[in-house]
Amino acid sequence: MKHWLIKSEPFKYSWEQFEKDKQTFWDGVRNYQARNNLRDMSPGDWCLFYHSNEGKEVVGIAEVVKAAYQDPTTDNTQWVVVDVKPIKKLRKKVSLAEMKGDPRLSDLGLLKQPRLSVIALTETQFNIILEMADEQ
DNA sequence: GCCAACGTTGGC
DNA sequence: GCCAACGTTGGC
Repeated sequence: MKHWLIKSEPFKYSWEQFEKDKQTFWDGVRNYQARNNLRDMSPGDWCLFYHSNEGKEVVGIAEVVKAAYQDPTTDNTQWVVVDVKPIKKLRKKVSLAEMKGDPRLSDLGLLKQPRLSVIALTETQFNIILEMADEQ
């Protein structure tokens, strides 16, 4: 099983909306590297849900329910989406500052490539963030 | 609202 | 195929 971090701007698509929807397709990815990451996702993979811009914190955990398929919002066949559903809201949100401040997370893709919207995490990084969220 | 970082585009 | 120009993103 792989681990990911997916970013969304809260005013565009927030965790609250995600919980209301129960499930959504993750669209709007228009970056090749992020697209490749989407294609690497498999059902059962876990994703951290990160609010960029406003909040700048990890707010919840999502699970991939359907592997990448053609983005229904465009005719351009090069873009894909995945289906994800919320697993749970974190007991404690983990802010960008906290992650930056932890030396164990110095290799975090989020910190190295802040503009990438779909980022691969190692299991270790994933677990560290869960720990910071009071989930372990 | 500004600015730095980075990806993409297009001219050569 | 290189590189300058431009647009977008996201942290501050």
